[in-house]
Amino acid sequence: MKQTGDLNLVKKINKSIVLHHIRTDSPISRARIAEITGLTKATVSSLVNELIESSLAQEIGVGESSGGRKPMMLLFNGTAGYAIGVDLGVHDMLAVLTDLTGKVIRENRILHHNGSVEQVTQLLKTTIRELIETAPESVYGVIGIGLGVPGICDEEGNLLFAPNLGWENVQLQGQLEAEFGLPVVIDNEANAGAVGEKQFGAGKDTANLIYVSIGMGIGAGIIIKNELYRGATGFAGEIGHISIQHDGPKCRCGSLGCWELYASEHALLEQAARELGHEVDLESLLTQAESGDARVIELFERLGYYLGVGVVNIINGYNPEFIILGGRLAGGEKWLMKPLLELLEKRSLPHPRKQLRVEFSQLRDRSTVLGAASFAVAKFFASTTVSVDRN
Amino acid sequence: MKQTGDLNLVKKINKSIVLHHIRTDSPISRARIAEITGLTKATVSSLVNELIESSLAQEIGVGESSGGRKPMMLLFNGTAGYAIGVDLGVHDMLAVLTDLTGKVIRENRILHHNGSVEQVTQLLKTTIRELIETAPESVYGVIGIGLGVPGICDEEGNLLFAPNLGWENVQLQGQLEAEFGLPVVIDNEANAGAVGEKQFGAGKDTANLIYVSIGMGIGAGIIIKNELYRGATGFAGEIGHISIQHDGPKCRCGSLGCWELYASEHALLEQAARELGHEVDLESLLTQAESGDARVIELFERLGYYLGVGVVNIINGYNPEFIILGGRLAGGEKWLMKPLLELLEKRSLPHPRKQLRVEFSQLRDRSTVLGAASFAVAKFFASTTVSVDRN
DNA sequence: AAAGTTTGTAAATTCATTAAACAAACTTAG
DNA sequence: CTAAGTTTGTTTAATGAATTTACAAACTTT
Repeated sequence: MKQTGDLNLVKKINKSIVLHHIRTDSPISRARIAEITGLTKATVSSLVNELIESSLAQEIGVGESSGGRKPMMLLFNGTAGYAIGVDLGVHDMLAVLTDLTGKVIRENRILHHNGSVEQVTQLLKTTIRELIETAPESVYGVIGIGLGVPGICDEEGNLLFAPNLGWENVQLQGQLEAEFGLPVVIDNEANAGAVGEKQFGAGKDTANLIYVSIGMGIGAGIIIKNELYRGATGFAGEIGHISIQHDGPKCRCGSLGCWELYASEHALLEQAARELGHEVDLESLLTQAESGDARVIELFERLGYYLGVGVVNIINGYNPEFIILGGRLAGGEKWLMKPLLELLEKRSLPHPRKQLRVEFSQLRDRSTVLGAASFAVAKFFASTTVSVDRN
Repeated sequence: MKQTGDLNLVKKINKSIVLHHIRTDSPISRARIAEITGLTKATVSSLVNELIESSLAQEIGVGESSGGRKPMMLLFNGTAGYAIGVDLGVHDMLAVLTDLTGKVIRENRILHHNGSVEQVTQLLKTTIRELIETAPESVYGVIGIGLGVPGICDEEGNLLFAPNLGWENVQLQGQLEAEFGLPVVIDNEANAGAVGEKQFGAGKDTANLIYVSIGMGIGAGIIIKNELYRGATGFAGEIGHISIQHDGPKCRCGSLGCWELYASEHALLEQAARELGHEVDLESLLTQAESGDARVIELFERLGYYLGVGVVNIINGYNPEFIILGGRLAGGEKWLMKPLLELLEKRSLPHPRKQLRVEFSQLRDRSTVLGAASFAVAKFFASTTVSVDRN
């Protein structure tokens, strides 16, 4: 029951609008910002000068005149601070140090053997500390840590349940905040991936997108009106457990015929083992398909079919503008895409499909880690300026 | 790129907050509003007096003292204006005149024979005109018309596609606005139903709920953070076309094994015809079940199972706090509920289920019409005060 | 009856935006 | 090359909504 209106709120809103334009439309002049936003030149000038004061914006010299005095061009100062992003996987972690624009300054990939919670968090802390120490000197220093994890989180940053890690109820955010004295944001890897794609990938201009992470299981990050949708208890996007066969085989979630029993990496490997007669891993399947092994290619194609079945469900249930397929299985794009698109053509309602794009991720295994870092940046800006929805 | 902050915005926000408390927590004093909202007594006083000025609030006399001067209690003036709500069905329409609190003043139910678009809209206009003419004298008169329709609408109020009516691309909003010179809001019947349940039904205290309308087909209205979610093109909530059997029978939407092929009224009647050997309608099935006909009861129970299958999908995909089952089939609650709950118990993930309620609608066939009327009221208030999310 | 509470209004202050005016810097037409 | 017109960004005064402080009225409690 908070958030009443006062002059403070007005200023925060406008400052955030101005900063937004400096971040996305730069180089840009004060006059142009005033024109775009509808704010007066005086207001923009005053806010810009405060942003320069606080090192978030900088003047980079005059630009081209359009028939009058030359404008002073403004740039967002991405190096005023740095953020840490981590994608905590089941067998490895990918950690990055980025500047405030999301540019990767340094990257560390470390394997782990999925030991105890203590072992893994210890490794996590070491990795983060290393990156913090390599951060260049800057006005704000390292401003926060973002973490994408393969499990369910509540809005307080507790990791409630991560079946593939074997973790339950780990207060990761609190631990890391205590350790580093920095703001920490933790969220599901699919949510982080969705934000990564929205900020840095193919989803830049899309307000409603769904990122489907196809790994051992299937998860989804849902962005609605430029905002992550988490459901009532942080549990939304358990799309892998939408049943595509109500009397199908039993899933560990209790339900029958869940999508991820048919369309995940786990499903692929199981099927491959059965048909090829021996255990295989994803990498070797990809190699075999690449070398033209018809049996393996057929495995991928069948998976593409099942992917399509679930994607049709997503379309009918959420009607996104853009579906981005990511995760480890995205490497099979070459063989997955055709059967998937064929099925969409046949089975999805014409109206929602018209305005829909379906693509595999271009960021590959970086969607999550970049999204995680951008969580930290977003939290930093939210603490100084109120974030307001814009396009 | 609009919506910058200025004094006007501040006032609209605060006025809307004050009005909100007068609407929901009445009777309430100025001092109490100040206490709850954090606004100063002076500000509240000034805003309340403006609301009284514009007839939206009124003083109803002093209340109980709590150790000092007695407070002047305030009430929302629900009779400052009236709204029209219409639930346009496939074979009938239900139209109501409500006051600004949503209280039904008059109600008309009219059968139609699903004739041409012109015939039905003509009937619609006659019905609405009749209600407008019976509206009591008031400060603002009839402030708008809300309409729930069995089809897909875009955000401009065009009815894009209504398969069961056989309508396509009807500019209903424009037509009605021209006819009556009043603001008109048009939306899907399930969306209207969701809002109806949220405002007047069991969903009053719930920010995230899904209303599932089980009629000839199955539709859903999705409320996220107190706001209707429409998807990218107004097409969200086509939950009836989520496939529960990827290799099942073909649906008219192009896909195979859609939920509504198993769990809709249409599915029930078809199955009944097959098993009983003759055509029946829903009413007679309900009567037969009531009189203990085991074969019919078994039909309902099987439907309950299929309902459950889809509800599990909804839980895993959206994680709502509350699922309300409505529409014509809600009349079968008695036989549907048990198998449905049994299936939920067995098949849904424990974590999201813990915080979940699943119930049949108490508003019965009035969810949609009440929601439609409240669309009109909401639009009216949005034009005078900015609407802000509150609980 | 005196003291303390609560309610609601009034007056003075604060502060971010707007509107209007303006100086500086530049382009272009003749 | 000059005069006129444009564009940029700052300065100054005005606006108006909220806050702070003060206060009177109405009431309860001791």
